[in-house]
Amino acid sequence: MNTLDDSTRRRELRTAAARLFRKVGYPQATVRDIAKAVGMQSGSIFYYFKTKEDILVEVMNEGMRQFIEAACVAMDEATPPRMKLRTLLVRHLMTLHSRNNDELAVVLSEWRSLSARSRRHVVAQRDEVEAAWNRVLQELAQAHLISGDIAILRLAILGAANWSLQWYDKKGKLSIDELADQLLDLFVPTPARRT
Amino acid sequence: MNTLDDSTRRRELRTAAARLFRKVGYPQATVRDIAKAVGMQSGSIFYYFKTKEDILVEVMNEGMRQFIEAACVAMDEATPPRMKLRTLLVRHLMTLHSRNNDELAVVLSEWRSLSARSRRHVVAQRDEVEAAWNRVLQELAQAHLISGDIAILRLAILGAANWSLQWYDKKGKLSIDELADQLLDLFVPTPARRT
Amino acid sequence: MNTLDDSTRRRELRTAAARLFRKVGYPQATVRDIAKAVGMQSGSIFYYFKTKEDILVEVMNEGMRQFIEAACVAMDEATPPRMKLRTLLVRHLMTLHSRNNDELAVVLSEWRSLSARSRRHVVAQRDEVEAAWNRVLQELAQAHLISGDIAILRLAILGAANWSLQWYDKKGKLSIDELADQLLDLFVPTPARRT
Amino acid sequence: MNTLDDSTRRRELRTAAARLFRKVGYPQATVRDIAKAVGMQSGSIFYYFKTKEDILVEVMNEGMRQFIEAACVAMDEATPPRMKLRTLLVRHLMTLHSRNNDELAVVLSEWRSLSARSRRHVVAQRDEVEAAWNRVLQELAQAHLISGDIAILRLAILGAANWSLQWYDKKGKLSIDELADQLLDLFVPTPARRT
DNA sequence: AATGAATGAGGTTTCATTCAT
DNA sequence: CATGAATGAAACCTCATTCAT
Repeated sequence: MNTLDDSTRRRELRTAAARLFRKVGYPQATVRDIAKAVGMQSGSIFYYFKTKEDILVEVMNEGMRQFIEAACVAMDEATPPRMKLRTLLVRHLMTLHSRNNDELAVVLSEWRSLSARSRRHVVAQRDEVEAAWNRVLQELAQAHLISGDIAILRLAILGAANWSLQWYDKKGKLSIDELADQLLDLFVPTPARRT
Repeated sequence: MNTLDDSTRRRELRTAAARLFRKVGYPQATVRDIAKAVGMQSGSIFYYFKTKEDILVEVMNEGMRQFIEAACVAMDEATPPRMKLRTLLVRHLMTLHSRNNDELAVVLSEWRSLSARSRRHVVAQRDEVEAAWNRVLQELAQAHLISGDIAILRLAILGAANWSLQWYDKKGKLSIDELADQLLDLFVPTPARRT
Repeated sequence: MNTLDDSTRRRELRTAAARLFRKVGYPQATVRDIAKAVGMQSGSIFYYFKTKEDILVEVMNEGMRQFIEAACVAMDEATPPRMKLRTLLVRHLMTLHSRNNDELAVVLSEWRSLSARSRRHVVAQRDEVEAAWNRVLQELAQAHLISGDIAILRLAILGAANWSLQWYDKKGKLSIDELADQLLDLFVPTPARRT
Repeated sequence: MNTLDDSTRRRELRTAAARLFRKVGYPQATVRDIAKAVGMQSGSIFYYFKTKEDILVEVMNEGMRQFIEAACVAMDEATPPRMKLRTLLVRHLMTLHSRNNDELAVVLSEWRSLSARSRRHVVAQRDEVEAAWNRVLQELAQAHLISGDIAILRLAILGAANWSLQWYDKKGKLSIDELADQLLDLFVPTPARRT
């Protein structure tokens, strides 16, 4: 987002790092591994990033950028609120499970490895996302499609969605769209289901 | 599972390790840290555990044992299924957030650090838990209290519940029971709510 | 001086480090070199010292301790002041050039490698030494054996003495005592020399 | 000595390097630092100098050139010897403490970082300086203004003078001329002082 | 004349682990 | 049971140096 130096090589490194961080975890991913993934010597990494943690920070910033982008998509005022939530869910799940987009997954699993300073930044970005979800949920509440505490509902939906990281198999028979629909039916039941 | 040597000291170590693993993560928790937490020298740990990973394995076994225990509580046949699910949820959340029970939290966050061999063992235990949840969900389906894919529902409920690790504050105003009720209302709406 | 853990091994390390620091300089002396000098692996050093700089700090503390000890030797009140200065000089030069006492030489040449924090400590100790020299020089001034600015005189004497590090050869024909006498004659000429 | 390629840029680099070497020491001064000080990239330095040590060699050659120049100033035969020594001292101290002349200071503190080969060269130049000082001291001895070993006297004077690097403050109230006079009074007392 | 990307050797440091006591 | 000394592999990181452009 605000990365001044977003050269190709830097991006390559970030992407490779994200994949590794996701696969084996930030502490277990060595700088050598990352370098090898882009065909570099380990020392060369530090031409692009001052420290290993800086790579994580950049990965997380990008992950959060995607998160926000997925949440803040401009939605036609006329779109019915349930449809808006569906779009939100689909986009979120898409980003989470799309190939070559490991950054968001890293955001969800590696925030503990961030220094306090960087953590604050990530938290601030997370708040942006929450706000977007809250807006849509509020519309749903006004339309009497949901009831109860909106905050809890948001956390439940995101929890259920993010947990899919642990089990969802892209090669399985359940498509992202279907998964989104199932979750949507769960959290915002249609009148049809009630009878 | 029922460890041969379950001496007091060993249990102390496991508990201290669990707390550390939860707090800073398994890779970042050093053997020295664990030892210091129980007033030992780092070398002494290896009298009790052959490797650092063995500690993690033991922590996870205990975590899984608690998970299973919470799930497999013998329930009176006569208990209404919705009540059964509530009990399941409350027990799970209780275990997850109770003080001095960091093992279950570790199970949820550190399985990546397990060797393939140990992972298989943990997965087998997880299946036991799933079976218990499935049984209750099936009863709910038969009573037409829920509809849709039971597996997805189970994953959604557990996802929402486990995600509470990221945000639930024991010192906040929301009690575990209230949280469980809110989640229950979400996933198994009562007729009352429908009108 | 105030080192809590002054074990044999630790002292060995300090001594070996001092020799190396003196010979090749602190930045050029690698931890590996120091370890090899006492028959250790480089990693083992950090069982005794937290960082490489901590070794330097310890070396300098010891060097300063020797410096102070040489300066603060209790001198009989009755000793004539010129004799006192001679003792000071001899002890200082002895310490500076004695075999297996590289610490003081390191103090004089490596203070630049100290962190600001440690530097303050060393400077404080240096002030102690200056005070001792000043006391003696004051006595000489009161006896009209010297004149002029005492601070400048002290700096000149110490400069001349310390500079001997650059050229004095222990194996040469000039003994430490003779060197001390020559310097003394220079800075505190005897009446005999004046005629 | 008279470098073939003494371009402006090269001189800029040498000057910047000298300042850095003096301030933080040769080993701690990185090629990047030097380059940045003249607004270059680190790689560009190697267009002007083959190695980092070559920069040091050039700095020291220049430092020695200044040292020799200060010492070998043509002095009128008729000048009284004490005045000659004063001139020598003043010029030496001036060079040592003048702004933008860090080369001489580097000569005094960084000879350890020179390779054996370059060191020999510097030592040869130093001998030239010593010869100049010896000539003047000899004249003083012949005029019975000093006594004792001339070599020791020379080393003492230079030691005292060079030590001023450690404490002399250009912004303080003591001028270079006053310092020179005080040292001169110390080493070549005037008849006035004797009474 | 200068750059910017990259190297690779080597530096300090960490840490699970061993073992004699 | 437990320690404390030590290991050694491997981690992150630095930096003089190279070279195509």
